[in-house]
Amino acid sequence: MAKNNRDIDRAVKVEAIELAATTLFTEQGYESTSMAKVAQHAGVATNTLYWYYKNKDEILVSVLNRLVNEGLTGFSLVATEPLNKQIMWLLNKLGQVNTLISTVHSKVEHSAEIRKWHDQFHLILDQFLISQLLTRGIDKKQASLEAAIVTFVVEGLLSHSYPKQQQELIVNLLIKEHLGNA
Amino acid sequence: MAKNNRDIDRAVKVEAIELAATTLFTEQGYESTSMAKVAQHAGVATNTLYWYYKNKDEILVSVLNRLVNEGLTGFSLVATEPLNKQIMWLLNKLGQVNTLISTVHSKVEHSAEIRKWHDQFHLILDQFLISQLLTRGIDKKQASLEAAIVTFVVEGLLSHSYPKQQQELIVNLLIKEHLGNA
DNA sequence: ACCTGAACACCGTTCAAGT
DNA sequence: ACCTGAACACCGTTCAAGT
Repeated sequence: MAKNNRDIDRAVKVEAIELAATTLFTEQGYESTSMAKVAQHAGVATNTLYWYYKNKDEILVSVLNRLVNEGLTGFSLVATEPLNKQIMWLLNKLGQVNTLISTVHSKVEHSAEIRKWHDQFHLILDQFLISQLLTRGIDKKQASLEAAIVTFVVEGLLSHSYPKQQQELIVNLLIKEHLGNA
Repeated sequence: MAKNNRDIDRAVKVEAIELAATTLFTEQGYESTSMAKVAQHAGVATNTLYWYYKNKDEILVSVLNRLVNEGLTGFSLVATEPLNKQIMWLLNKLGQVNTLISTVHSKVEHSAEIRKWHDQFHLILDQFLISQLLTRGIDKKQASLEAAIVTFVVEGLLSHSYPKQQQELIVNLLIKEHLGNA
């Protein structure tokens, strides 16, 4: 991140702030975490946060991008598994941040920052799912619809925190009925 | 609601408050609507709201129950239609309150009031869907899983505000793959 | 029983002033 | 360029006082 020595200090501060925000947002929730708490955790004054970020939403977007990047590096390990295993892995991963997912959905209409992130994330996830379905011989017109259904089921399982066993039954049924084999 | 004359005044006030809250919550969103705005719209002082309700969440629950009751009376008109028509009707109905649905999901973990309402609502919806699936000859063990999938797709279509045409394609595909005919 | 003015603690954000 | 103390407008909620 730091391009040269002059940026190192900045990078360290930003790291401290985003680490604090990530911990607090995921453990206590976004709305329950005040800017004061983030600042205190990062060891700066509250208004210092506004030197690095435009507002609280922008910190949330940074945290989300961090979590996505962390997740992407881990995905390579299951990239060759069958689709239902991949989805179970995704469910487990997203389960750790499911309160943030709800937060994003509830703010998507009122914050342009967050809407932009949300739409982009769904675009990427959608394209990935469609490509997976195409290699499994699904009709191109249908693949787009199936991808949406898979996404909705993943989000539904997360936001209603089903037990892992139930998750697995539903995912397997979904894959079987929609893809035949996978 | 008013059991006798002595309750009439109370019923009128409650009606004014809940009418104001329903309008403001659905049009501007729950978080963007302050207690002061609700009070002003209802023609009372802000703290008067706390005579009738324990807190803001409790007003939200009252509003939700109102909307559900309104919806239920309308449902009788499509009760005999095929399942995909019923779901499209539900989507259209819930689409008018989809910001409130997101609000409920984001508060479900932090508010016992709202969690209670949410769980109860899903229980009722689930039982209804299962009964519909059973009469269409779906295996009992599977019906429960299918009902969950249908619910998740409905919520997904709502929270990502798909255009009606896309909604219809996805619902029809879902019904076809999961129920054969309906 | 019902209603309110005034206050409370907290929130996200801004600004003028410092280095 | 970076950081902060102090203030601002707003929020949900409470309390003592009225009728």
